[in-house]
Amino acid sequence: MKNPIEQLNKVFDSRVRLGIMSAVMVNDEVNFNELKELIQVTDGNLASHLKTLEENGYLLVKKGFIGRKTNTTYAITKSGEKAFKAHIDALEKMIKGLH
Amino acid sequence: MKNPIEQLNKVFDSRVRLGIMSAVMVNDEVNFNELKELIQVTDGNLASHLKTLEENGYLLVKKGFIGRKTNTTYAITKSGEKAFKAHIDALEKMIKGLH
DNA sequence: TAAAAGCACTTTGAGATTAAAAGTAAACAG
DNA sequence: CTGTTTACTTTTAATCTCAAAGTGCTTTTA
Repeated sequence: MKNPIEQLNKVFDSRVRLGIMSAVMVNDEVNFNELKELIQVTDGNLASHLKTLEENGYLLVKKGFIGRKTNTTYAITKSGEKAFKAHIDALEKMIKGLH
Repeated sequence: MKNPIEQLNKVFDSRVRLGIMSAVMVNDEVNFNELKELIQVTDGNLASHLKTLEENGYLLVKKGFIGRKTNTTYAITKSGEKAFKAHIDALEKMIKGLH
């Protein structure tokens, strides 16, 4: 049996990124402000985590408008979903080992 | 209901530290090599994570000998146990929200 | 209607964190 | 003895995180 710790994804170590991912897992689309509200981080901080996730191909960014206001939404990609599920599985295995 | 993400402990974000903690949760004492074997990190990396955990009061370090060889063992403290359990609870809550 | 304020991010740069390389001291091997 | 290994520790380099400042609109206000 291999160690579940090795299966944990480094990208998801960060609380902020974990929060973003769980938000996009349960919602088709989330926008910047919803995420900011949910996770309680500064703009810059949130943006940089979003960028990392995007660069890893886990997040799809759609820049649009609501009326005349810009509105950027974030959605999970197939690969993001796969990676995140694997991470959660590893987490669950690890936790189970503790009870 | 407040966001479980806020309840996650920053100290336990790191995979390495998560691994160390889960090892000391289930074993009374673990030594450096066992941890190194388990987590697959370099010595220096492991040592620095152990130090962080020790500095946070989550780990108790006992320097001893096996025969003539030095043997340093690590054990979880009461406070480490409490903190780690809280972290796991938050993790579980977050995961549950996803299913 | 020009200036000020707000919004939704992005960029920047400093500080913190992580990781690996190098170092050290004791023990063991030949 | 001399060289090598073991078990860490220290140092240094790389990476990451975060918040402050900046950008390009849009909206408000005087």
